[in-house]
Amino acid sequence: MIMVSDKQTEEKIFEAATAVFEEEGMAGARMQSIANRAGINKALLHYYFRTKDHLFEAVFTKLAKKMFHKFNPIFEENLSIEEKIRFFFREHISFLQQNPKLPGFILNEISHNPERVKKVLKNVDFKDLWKSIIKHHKDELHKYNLTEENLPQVMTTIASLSVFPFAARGIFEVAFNNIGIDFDKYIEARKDFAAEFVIKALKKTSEVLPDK
Amino acid sequence: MIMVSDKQTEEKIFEAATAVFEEEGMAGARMQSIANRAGINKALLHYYFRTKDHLFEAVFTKLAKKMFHKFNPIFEENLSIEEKIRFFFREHISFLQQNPKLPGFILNEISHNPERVKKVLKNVDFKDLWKSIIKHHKDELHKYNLTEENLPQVMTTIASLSVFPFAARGIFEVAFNNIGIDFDKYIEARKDFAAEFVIKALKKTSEVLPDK
DNA sequence: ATTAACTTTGACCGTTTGGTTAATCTATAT
DNA sequence: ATATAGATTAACCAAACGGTCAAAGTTAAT
Repeated sequence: MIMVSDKQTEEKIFEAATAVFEEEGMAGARMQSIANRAGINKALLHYYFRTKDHLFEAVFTKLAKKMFHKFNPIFEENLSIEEKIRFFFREHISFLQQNPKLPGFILNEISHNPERVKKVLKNVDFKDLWKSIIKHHKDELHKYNLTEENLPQVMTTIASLSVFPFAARGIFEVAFNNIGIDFDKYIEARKDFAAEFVIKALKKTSEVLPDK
Repeated sequence: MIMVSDKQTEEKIFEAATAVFEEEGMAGARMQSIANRAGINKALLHYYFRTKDHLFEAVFTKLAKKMFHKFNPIFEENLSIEEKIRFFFREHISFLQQNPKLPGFILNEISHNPERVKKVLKNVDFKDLWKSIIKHHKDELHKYNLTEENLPQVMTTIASLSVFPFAARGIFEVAFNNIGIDFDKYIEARKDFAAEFVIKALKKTSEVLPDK
């Protein structure tokens, strides 16, 4: 029994593949580019991951889970609605700052092959998830325009505000550059802006001013 | 052999190319697929559009303009702020309903080649555009949390709410399917929801209840 | 009917691509 | 030292790809 073999090699390949797939997409990525980036022979790719599809599948699954898991705090953290909203935008946008190409990659690959997302989300029971969030905040729910009915709209709105700027970065940067705004500073400011924007939109008018 | 096609060949090619590029992206699209879809020989593609890049450039430029032009009403229409917001979401989401693959295509191609967007937006002076919108609504501006400073945040927020659901359609559909929501109905409801959501978030607290 | 210009095609070309193969290297266990 | 098993490589392959070309088809003016 030997097996002292560089466990590093497989990791090096995986990292190189992640970078190239994120940059070029599945269709645009070249096995030779991945090999070059990993500093190894192309045949070694097929030794560890039999085909391009296998390699892509491994990378996509890992990145998709990484992405989706970052939404869990919405359901799990034990905070009030407003605390939770502030916490989410702060943490989620910080996460995307460190993985700026992730949204574009995931969105693009899913739009080219919608079946992929089912594999990753097959175990998630949204019905339970969304009912539990209503139940969990039952006591403070009367203060907000938040019901089981409009929850899909609200949740997708929150996701949009966090994720879209990274998916549309190329466009935003051109528009911002024109008026002297730095994208990174815009993103930094967005953590607070998005949180307060959503809270303000959700709060019932009669609750905004206690002395109604 | 009689070709009774009322459509000109170049148009047929362009339409086929649009469909294939939207579906597969530049890297994933095949000239043979476009030829097949147009019902012509592959060599004829190169007769009308010399290379794949030429053909793609033509398609991308047209679609990008189509997409960006739909934001013009924000700056041009002579409406109050609230009317404008409602008008925009109604019209823009309706437009995306008829071109659901447009956002994903544009975002993806720009992220793979950010230079492309500059060609389309080179003539747009955002500085002028954004200052003019402030000036245009100067009289009603005191009622809203809307300044020259947070305008980038507000504008990108509005764009996010309209565009993102289409870019993330694959994900949303899986999540919705789980709880018995139809994507098309969700989109239809979004026109009003997004408008009211933004208006509520922007309106100053002291203006929500006139009898402060 | 012939010409001339434009359109369309099948066959072909050179390159790139994902993938394979047989040989070589490396490191241990005996 | 040598056998053994995994790790790595250079060279190679067939298919797919974007692109070309010469020939054939089409059309309308002379």
